Amino acid sequence: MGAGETRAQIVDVADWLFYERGFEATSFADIARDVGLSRGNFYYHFKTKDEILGAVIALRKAKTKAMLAAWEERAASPAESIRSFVHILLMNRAKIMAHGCPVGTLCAELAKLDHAARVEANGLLDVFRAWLRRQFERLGRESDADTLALHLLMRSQGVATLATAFRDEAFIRREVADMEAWLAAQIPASSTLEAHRPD
Amino acid sequence: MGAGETRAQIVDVADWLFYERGFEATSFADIARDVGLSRGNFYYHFKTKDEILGAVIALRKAKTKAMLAAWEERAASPAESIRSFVHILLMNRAKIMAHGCPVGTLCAELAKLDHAARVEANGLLDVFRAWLRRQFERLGRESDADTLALHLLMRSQGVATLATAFRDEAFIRREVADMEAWLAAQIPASSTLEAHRPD
DNA sequence: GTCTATAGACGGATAGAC
DNA sequence: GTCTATCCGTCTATAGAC
Repeated sequence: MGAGETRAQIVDVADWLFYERGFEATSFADIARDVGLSRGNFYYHFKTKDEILGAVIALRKAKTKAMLAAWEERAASPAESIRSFVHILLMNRAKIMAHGCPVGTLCAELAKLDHAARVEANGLLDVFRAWLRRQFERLGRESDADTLALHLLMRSQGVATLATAFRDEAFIRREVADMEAWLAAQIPASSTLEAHRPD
Repeated sequence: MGAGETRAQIVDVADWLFYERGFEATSFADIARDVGLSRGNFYYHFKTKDEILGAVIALRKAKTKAMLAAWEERAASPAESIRSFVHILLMNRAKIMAHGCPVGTLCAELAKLDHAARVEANGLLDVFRAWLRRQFERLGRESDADTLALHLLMRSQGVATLATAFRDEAFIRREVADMEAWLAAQIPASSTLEAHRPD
């Protein structure tokens, strides 16, 4: 097996374990075991745990950007794009109820640890923020697009946190519906037709 | 110094360290050092780390209940009680931007670790939930008081998470104002006078 | 024979528990 | 203070490919 493949496999496993148990609680040995590698071999690919963390964040960032781009392309309107974002809460509800939001929980943990990669992890949130801002701009809310983006991000983080604690699926559905109603109220009257007009 | 005092001191220090760095990242030695105790002495008071965690959660629960009771007593109306809750985000903004919400981050961490004390920590959230539900009931929203309570809890958790990541005080102020506007819209027309009527 | 990917032993440090 | 386990990280050795 090529080194690139092994490396990718390590990052994949680490990505999952960092999400499932957290960064600090995941040891080198845990990752190596799940990949099926000896610890010695492990250090051939990654010298430090922080290096893996960097690779995991980069992977998540790339995946997120691809996902958001696909949503934007598929959606018939910016409002529908945003609705795709809101619906992650439903699509991933099982994982979220078990381990929270992968982005939010990582940012929170690294903030507490005062870890150097804190900034990089926040960059992940920025990817969502910038994308949402763009959707609101296309919706005709140029003046407060960033505020609306942060508000929606805030809600999704809040729902994820409570969903993990209470494991209440009805709560998630209710809040998702509420976010959709909120979103509908944000669409300017003048841009209702714009939804069907190509950019 | 009595054993009770020392014990209380240990719990106080652990409370802070668990908040500042997280439960897992805090070691026995960290707590002992900050209290000014040898590790041998330490085991006289607490046998395991989980035992300290239990005491910390119990302490937080007691403090929270006292705080909420004081708010309720001081407030001229249930709406004002709820406003006190919303304002924790402003009062504690510096700590929140540094370490997040003490309750939310603990619940998230224990959920990831699949820790036995997870249930106890969630009980802390339940204290807020039950108190908020009661305020909404007094406000005349008996039928959906719990839904409203969860919604407000959700928002405060979301704001705390993003505040930690972005360290943006203007964002906090904006969202607090938004929560106040939301709260005002929840007051039934029939109960506007009730605000000044004693129970 | 050299390069690559692997394995496994070894080190100091520190964890929680007694 | 001591015990054991486990942490991260470094070390050397080895197997096969080219």
